[in-house]
Amino acid sequence: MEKDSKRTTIYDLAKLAEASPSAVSSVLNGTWEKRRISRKLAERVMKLADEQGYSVNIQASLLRRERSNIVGMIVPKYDNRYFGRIAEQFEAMARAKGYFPVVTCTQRDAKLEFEAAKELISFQVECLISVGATDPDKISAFCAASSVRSINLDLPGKDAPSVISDNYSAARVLTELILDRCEKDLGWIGPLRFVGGRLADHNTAARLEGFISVQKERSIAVPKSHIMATGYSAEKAADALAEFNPDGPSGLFVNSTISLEGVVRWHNQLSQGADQIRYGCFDWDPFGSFLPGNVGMIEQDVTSMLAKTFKIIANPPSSTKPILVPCKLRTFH
Amino acid sequence: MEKDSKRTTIYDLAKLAEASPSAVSSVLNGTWEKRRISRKLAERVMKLADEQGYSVNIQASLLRRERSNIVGMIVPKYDNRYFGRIAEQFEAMARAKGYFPVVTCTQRDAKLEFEAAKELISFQVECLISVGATDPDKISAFCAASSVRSINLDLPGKDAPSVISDNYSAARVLTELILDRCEKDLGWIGPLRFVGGRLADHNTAARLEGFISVQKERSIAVPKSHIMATGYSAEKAADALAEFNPDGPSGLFVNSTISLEGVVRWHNQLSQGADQIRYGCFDWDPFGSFLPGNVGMIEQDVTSMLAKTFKIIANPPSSTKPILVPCKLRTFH
DNA sequence: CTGAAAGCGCTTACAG
DNA sequence: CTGAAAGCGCTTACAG
Repeated sequence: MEKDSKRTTIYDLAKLAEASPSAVSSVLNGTWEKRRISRKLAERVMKLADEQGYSVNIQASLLRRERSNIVGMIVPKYDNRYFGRIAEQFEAMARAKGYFPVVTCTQRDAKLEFEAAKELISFQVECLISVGATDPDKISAFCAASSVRSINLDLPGKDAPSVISDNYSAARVLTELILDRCEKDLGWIGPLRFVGGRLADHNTAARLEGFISVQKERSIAVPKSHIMATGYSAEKAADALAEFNPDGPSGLFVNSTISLEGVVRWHNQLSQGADQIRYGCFDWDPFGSFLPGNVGMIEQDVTSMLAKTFKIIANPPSSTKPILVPCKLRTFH
Repeated sequence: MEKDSKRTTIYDLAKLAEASPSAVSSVLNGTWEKRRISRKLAERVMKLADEQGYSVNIQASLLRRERSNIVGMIVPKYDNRYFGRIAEQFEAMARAKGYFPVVTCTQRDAKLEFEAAKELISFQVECLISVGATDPDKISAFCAASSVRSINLDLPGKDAPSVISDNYSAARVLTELILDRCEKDLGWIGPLRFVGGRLADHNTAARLEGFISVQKERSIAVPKSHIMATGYSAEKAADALAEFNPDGPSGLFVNSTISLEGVVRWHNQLSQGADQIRYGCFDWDPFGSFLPGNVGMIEQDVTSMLAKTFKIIANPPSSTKPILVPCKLRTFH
């Protein structure tokens, strides 16, 4: 039934069907009715293709075609509920709209991000979505040079349309919740600590601004030492907290569930006082709610962010002013 | 500097560099030293490529080449720590070994799985890894017809090499832990309930076998009604538990963190008796440990599973007998 | 209703 | 040290 070592091509099929390669191609790519090819031939070809396990060579097909229909995405991680959801929903929505999604994961490594972007452009993506990229403008510039459209998601860039969460507002809401719960549960009014993220990135800056402004309004001064934005990794968050042995009430604003994993490790090895801590986390994880003392989490609205992204793909805006998407607060207990 | 609408090709570069397209191609794909092209020309070409934002057209390149170096993977979900880790580590390991990884996510939908497999074959993958596929043998058969190698990961198939966890042994260990803790904490000896998964799939069957056998050894009979393997989804797990209102001690073996999310919802709406429940979960999530009553989780050894997978890619085995990888038990409290 | 032919952008023997 | 030429597997105007 099958060829041994080489893949079946339209020429093989043409020979078997006693038709021309053109006709076979047309049957297989669905244009046969337009070309007025007889149903009989079409059915013969499709049956043969099935029997031979034929599948089109996308390489050859794309090379000849005008459009690739491929949309690419680079994402820092899959092993994270927020980014995992983005990648998963992106693929589903892309397929539903007739695009072919290709996603790749770049470990929050600037060099790998750029390499992956280049690779996706080599794959002839029509549009490249950079999610949480450390240097989105470098990627946008390269895309522009190859006349590939680019869009930033999660972290904004100056040189391409961006869709991001309203980090400032959500950080304010979360900060207020933590403060309120510290006061109510512990009779303590702050200042809170801020753990995780990178000061240099837009989201951390916006969240920090919300974090500080709410406390300022309540006349709480936040000392420099309380800002521990040492990076997006469990290790770094745990390290930043290592010397902190609370001897009284405290409250932590945790920037991302990635950092929360480090916070959890730190929390678990505390010999005492763990019940005097209140946490809030910017990012949602369905199991995060069970961390003792966790009073709420910010859930970014992935579905709506992606909907806006696809709107931009279909209909490029003239401005690159970031589109802000509201977040949801999830509270516990 | 850049072309407006069309992408730069080696012909554009050749014109600019006043060299032949062959020479440009050779410079760009790294074979120029072998071809004894002058360093001067090589440097001129590379500089131009840089200036023009050139990137090779992979489609054209692959069409001409003998090997694609692409390895494909289909995975049920990204938004899950186990599968997210598999996808993420697969990409990293593939890159490290000089392959080009393409991963796509198929929502545990048999039809989409097959479509995605076909798509990846169209992309000329050299090898396709089916992770947790519902019908791996159908995929293997199609791969074979296209002379593409296939490997099953997580769930085994008959027609291709498979790398899976030692589900039976790990389920025994987890069952023993839950039973021990029920007895110690609650003075209660079972029988336990089994929630989540699909009776038809190999992993659920193996885990259930371990679950039953341990209890049998302790002379505990498990009633049919205690086996609630209604699928891999939070909703289905929550639904299966809906009519269960424990009025005394109970213990649950939760099959997958996906099901655990449904268990958590159910747990949260219990009006009473929640502290009389002990849980164990087959699958690891760093935040799962905080579910009250969760006594332990099974962590599948993703790194070692993937290492074995890449060994198979490099060196195809003659037998398709599944390779079992031991799991780790993580205990809490 | 159908086929011959050109060409997508590369790579690589082959021939200097 | 370098170029002309063939060809990878398709698609699509063009010409019957």
